[in-house]
Amino acid sequence: MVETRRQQIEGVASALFRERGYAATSVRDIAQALNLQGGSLYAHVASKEDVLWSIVCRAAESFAAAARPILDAPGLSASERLRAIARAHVLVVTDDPGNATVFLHEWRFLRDERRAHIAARRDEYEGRFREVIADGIKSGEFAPVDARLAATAMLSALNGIAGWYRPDGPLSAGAVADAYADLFANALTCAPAGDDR
Amino acid sequence: MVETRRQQIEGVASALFRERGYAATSVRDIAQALNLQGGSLYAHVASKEDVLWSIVCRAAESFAAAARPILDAPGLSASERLRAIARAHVLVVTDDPGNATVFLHEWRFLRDERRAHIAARRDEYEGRFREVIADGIKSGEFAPVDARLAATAMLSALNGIAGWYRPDGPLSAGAVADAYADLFANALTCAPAGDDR
DNA sequence: CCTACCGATCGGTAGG
DNA sequence: CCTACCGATCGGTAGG
Repeated sequence: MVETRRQQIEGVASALFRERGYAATSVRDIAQALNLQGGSLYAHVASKEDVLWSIVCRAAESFAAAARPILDAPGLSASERLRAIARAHVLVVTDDPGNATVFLHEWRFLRDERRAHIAARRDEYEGRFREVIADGIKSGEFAPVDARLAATAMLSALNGIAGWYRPDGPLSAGAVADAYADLFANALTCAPAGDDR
Repeated sequence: MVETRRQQIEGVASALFRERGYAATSVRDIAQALNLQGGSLYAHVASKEDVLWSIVCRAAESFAAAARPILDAPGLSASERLRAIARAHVLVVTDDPGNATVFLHEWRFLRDERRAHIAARRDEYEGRFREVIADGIKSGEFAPVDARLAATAMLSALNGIAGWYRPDGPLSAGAVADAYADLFANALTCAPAGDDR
């Protein structure tokens, strides 16, 4: 595997941004991790924000790419689609929790246009989850919950995985994915407990 | 309402830490918001970290205080307890989303001992959620899910509320609390869809 | 990719 | 609570 300097920079930056946060990580921290002088980084990147931008874009694309085939697949029931999309999301998170964390928490340090662009992509992505839930409600497969709220709750839980998942931990990525998919499929499939009929 | 300078400082610091993050907020930013000179802040606080510490401690105590009576109350079923504790958590978050966000995301900028102390309190708090779920499974009221995973998922979702809730938004705090309580009570009360028996 | 440097800003302090 | 300052560090650049 040939890794370019640029890729190495993004890799260590991703790890450092996750640990300390973007603002608390200096370009010299990144350089030092690669046995470079601080200024030498600028032979490979235009700015510190540029590195963040690359990391965030790659993560955003990973999530979108994982969801696409599931959303495009015909003939799936709402709960099948929900479980599949939840599973796919979890697997992207567990595949690279570092990048996922940076994507989820550090994107707000991007400047105006870039930040707005990512915010829009996130809204769009969350909208897909909402539509899957709304479709399930319309078809009677899901209980009549607030689809927007349910999608937000679900994504918050799924994203939280990035904060604690460790590849060398006791739980496999697949086990976590299944557990979360079950949890939310159940939450939506059953009638609300407070429902009076 | 008489607000001391110290309280004013913590208030604006909480808002700034939420917006920009702790590391990206300077003591001069805080001072400027109060029409003070940068150095003047140190007549009231020992350090920037001290301000963060106060904010985080207050938030931690709010969550603990809200959960205590529910955990101590006798004669509640597991689902009643779960719904009540979820509701209480949501109401603390919505009562002051700024403080909650700082507590949830900026505590890691505390130094060793203080950070460890908060981490321990968080683990303990999460443990209470886990016990409520575990009790419900033991009594047969809840489906036999992984209690630890379910508690983590639930808290991630509840904490996520701090990221988007606005007091002047369309949803009341109580409505959000009920919706989330329903969602998780349902998720746990129904048998897992993937269960084979 | 290094050396040497730029202006700006950082958290914090002394003395009043 | 202000003025004036401290040493340290920041992101980034020039020239090689």
